Amino acid sequence: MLTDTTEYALRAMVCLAIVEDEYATSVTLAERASVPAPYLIKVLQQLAAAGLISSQRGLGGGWMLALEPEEISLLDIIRVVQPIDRVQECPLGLQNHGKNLCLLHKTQDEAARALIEVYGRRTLGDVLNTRMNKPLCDATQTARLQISASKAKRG
Amino acid sequence: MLTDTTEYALRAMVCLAIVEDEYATSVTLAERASVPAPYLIKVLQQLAAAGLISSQRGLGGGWMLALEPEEISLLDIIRVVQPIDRVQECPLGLQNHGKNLCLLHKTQDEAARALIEVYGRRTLGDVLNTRMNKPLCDATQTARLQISASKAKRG
DNA sequence: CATAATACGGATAAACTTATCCTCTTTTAC
DNA sequence: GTAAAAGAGGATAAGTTTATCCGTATTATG
Repeated sequence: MLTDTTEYALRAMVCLAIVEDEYATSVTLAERASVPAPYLIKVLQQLAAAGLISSQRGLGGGWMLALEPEEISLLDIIRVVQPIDRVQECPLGLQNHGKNLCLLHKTQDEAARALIEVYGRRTLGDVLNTRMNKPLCDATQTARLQISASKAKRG
Repeated sequence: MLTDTTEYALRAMVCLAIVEDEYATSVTLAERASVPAPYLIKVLQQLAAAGLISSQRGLGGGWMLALEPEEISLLDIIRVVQPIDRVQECPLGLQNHGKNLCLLHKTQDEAARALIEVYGRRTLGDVLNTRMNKPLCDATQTARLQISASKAKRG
């Protein structure tokens, strides 16, 4: 149900969350997230325009999260490239329907609400701070991340 | 989140459920469902191939539900033109992920499950047999349908 | 200051979805 | 048996999303 572009955005954001406080170039991100580099740039620009990430030009520049991973829900990311609209009034503009939705439209609204619920309650922090596999990382990387995460907690 | 084609399929099926046991032509359906006629035919053919409706060629022919409205869930219709896939194993084919999904993919699976739940539990019968507005019908038609529905119940 | 690395922005191309058109076959009505 | 109504199927067109390319602006480094 998510478009290619949405998938790309999610993966790129995960990559940025993994390296958190340093700039990553679009080429690096493209490799790690398995996204065509020239296209990823356009997606990153949308994410930047939405305020989720910041960019830095020039040597040593790149892209970085603008917020803590815990402050960015998957829904925040999805919404940038693929709006999930509640259905609050008749999209067909039917006379006498208005805000008294028929059950077909009400069901579509329930579906939208469910998606918002599921994606809204999970943050980038959640998907990394778990004992589960880490997105986009093979087992070695997952282990490495776990160690550095526990170091961070102790430190 | 539903594609144009899916919307068309849902609306056409609702129209067919309203007139239930008679053939409706593609042109009639196209008008009532506000769908481009030449395209609707292609969608109807997919629905027919999936066994949800039957077609009859020649004068007096057209399209008709192949099952009772109560036997057709919205999910049945959606699935024909827009598969909703559960995410049961790593779609990126990451080594060591397999069926141990990362939380990003697990969340996507939860979303798919939620959609299947919402659309799966509601049938064409449900969306018509309610005191709510009827899909695609203005108030007059809704009232008319309510009368014929109560007649049907009594009869 | 020169150079190389990097994002920015606009133009273009490729792929896919949506929409249309045309011809053929089937079927009913008279 | 003929004519008209209807679906079937294939080819084509239009529109949208996805992807690429190229020149420009910006910045760290030596």
